[in-house]
Amino acid sequence: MPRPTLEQVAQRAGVSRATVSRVVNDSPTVAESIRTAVRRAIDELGYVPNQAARSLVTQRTDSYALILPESPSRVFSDDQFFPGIIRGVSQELDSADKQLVLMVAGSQASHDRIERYALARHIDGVLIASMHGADPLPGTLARMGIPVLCGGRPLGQTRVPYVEVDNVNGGRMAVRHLLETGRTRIATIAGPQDMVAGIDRLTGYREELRGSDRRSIVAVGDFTRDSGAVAMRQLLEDDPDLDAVFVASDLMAHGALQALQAAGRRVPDDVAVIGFDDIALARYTEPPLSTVRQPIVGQGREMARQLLRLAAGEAIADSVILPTELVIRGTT
Amino acid sequence: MPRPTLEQVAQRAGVSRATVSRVVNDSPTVAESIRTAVRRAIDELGYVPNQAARSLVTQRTDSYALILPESPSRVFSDDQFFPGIIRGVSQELDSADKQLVLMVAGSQASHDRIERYALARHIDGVLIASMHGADPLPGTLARMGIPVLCGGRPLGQTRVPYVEVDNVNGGRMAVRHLLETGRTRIATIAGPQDMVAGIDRLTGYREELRGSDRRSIVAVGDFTRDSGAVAMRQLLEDDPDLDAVFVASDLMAHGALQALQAAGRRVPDDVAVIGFDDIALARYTEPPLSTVRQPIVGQGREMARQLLRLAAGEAIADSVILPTELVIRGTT
DNA sequence: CTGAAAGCGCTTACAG
DNA sequence: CTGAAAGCGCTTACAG
Repeated sequence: MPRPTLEQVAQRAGVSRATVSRVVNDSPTVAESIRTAVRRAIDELGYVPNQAARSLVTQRTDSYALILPESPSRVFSDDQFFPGIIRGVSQELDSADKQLVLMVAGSQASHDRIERYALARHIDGVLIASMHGADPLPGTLARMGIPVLCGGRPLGQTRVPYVEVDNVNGGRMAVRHLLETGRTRIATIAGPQDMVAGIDRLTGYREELRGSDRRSIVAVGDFTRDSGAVAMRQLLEDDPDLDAVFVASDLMAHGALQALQAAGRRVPDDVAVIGFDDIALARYTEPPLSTVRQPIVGQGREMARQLLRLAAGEAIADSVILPTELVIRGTT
Repeated sequence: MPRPTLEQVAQRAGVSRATVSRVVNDSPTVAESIRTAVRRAIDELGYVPNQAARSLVTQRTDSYALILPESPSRVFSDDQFFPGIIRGVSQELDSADKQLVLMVAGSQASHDRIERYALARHIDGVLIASMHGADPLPGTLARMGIPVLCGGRPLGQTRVPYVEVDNVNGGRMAVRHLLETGRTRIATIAGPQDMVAGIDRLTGYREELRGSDRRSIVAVGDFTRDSGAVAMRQLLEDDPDLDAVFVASDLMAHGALQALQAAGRRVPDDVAVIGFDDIALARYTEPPLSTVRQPIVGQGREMARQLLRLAAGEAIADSVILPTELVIRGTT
């Protein structure tokens, strides 16, 4: 049973294909009576436009890519950052009736494949989040005239609009709270230093500490739980008397928490812990994790909103910064 | 800068469009020298085929849908089942150079929209997982001639091929182990009874218990952590002396674990717990969770493999059942 | 407000 | 082995 075409709808309604096309695309210049007749024919036949044929002439595909330059095992792990971003993006795209194309690019090969795909104009616009280093991709695509928007400030001199979360202030709030509650040896487990979230949260830690007379004690992880545990053990070795740690992600904080307890430290009595993210897990650690909440789903939504505006030819802000918020639970 | 077309490649290589098309599609009937010349022209121009134009004539899109009839907040939550399936499916599709279209259909409206989308032949085949009740969707699509494959045995009389995990035996193994280690009052927290995974795991529990002289003690959750905690409290009220519980998902088991501890029960001394899934979290609960491992990513991969065969016109098995495995950790 | 016609960029019998 | 030509199903100036 082949699907009905515009042609068949036109015949049934007794009009031309052009008129059916106008009705389908909500053109205002169609007489009401004809519009009704065409609508009925569409319903009776169960007509749905062929997207390929439409794309061929409009040069648009009505689909947008979300590129995550990470390995699939990372994106589809228990790190709640990725599903949060995906969810926010797909919410906005759905309600604009646009298709989301998710591209996970762990290797250089897949990275290249995605660039070719985008350049081939299979998509109307591109969102890139979780970038590492000074990724040339956003700049390359933007220069070819493809609407591009980044999740997180791009490193390097790329000038592409972005939606960011206030990482620096998040770090500052966490450290300030630790200082105010009398902690004196405040360490940090930073995120990867090739990612802006890793860099900026460490900056916030450093800036806030600089105002006090405390020295900084730093270890670096890669946002995974295991790396948090490893870093925590290292910090305890570096300074067995530390009494607080600001951890740049909740998953790393979970690892750190377990490393602390394995080392016989009581939390929060001996050591206070503050994470970053406020994923669901934070409410279920033992004790529940104090953390800096960032609006992950909200960032995804805002990214999609801005990109849709950009693709529609509207002027948008160079950057949107979403606020972070300190959430106090049981580890401080 | 408009993208180059077949026409331009043909001109540059001094051949017809048909010949370029043959080279692009690896037709064997092209002279080697011409093939080389065309390849060079393609490289020089950076030619990439226009997928819309190609689809229009081939009537294929080279993309496949994965339909998850769940709300987005469920799919993109910390339930590791969904990312696992997505990851497996996208691995196989990627390596076959097919595009994955992810469709999350929480509401009836989105469910209908997806049906229309599929019927409009925007995709070459459909995968459906996490079905509730006797969903008519697989049958409807299959009857229209669209290749369909289900993740999990479809309920009702739908006859569509599926890839399933051995839920019944998983439940049996868990209960058998509890019996063998001397537990006498073995309860279960079942999954939702409109889903085959919920039904079959409960069946396994019942079947294994039937062989003993123990009676069954049942509560039902919906696979979320909170529902596990609620069900556990209810079970403790029903039978304060229970000494073991088989929980139909790890996330529910996590909730149950916390409810048990909040009620002053020691695990595993007072009460043994076995979950189902073996998600990453299982290694990080306190104590680490004994569980029935199901190959989630493997199920996704197998689903995609079977669907690709089906879409290629090959004959495939009515069903593939993947084995489950008992993993003993600290809660038994 | 409506229709005839051109054209989007490909693939694929059909000849040769 | 290669090319001329038809056609996939739409949209959109252009006339009227």
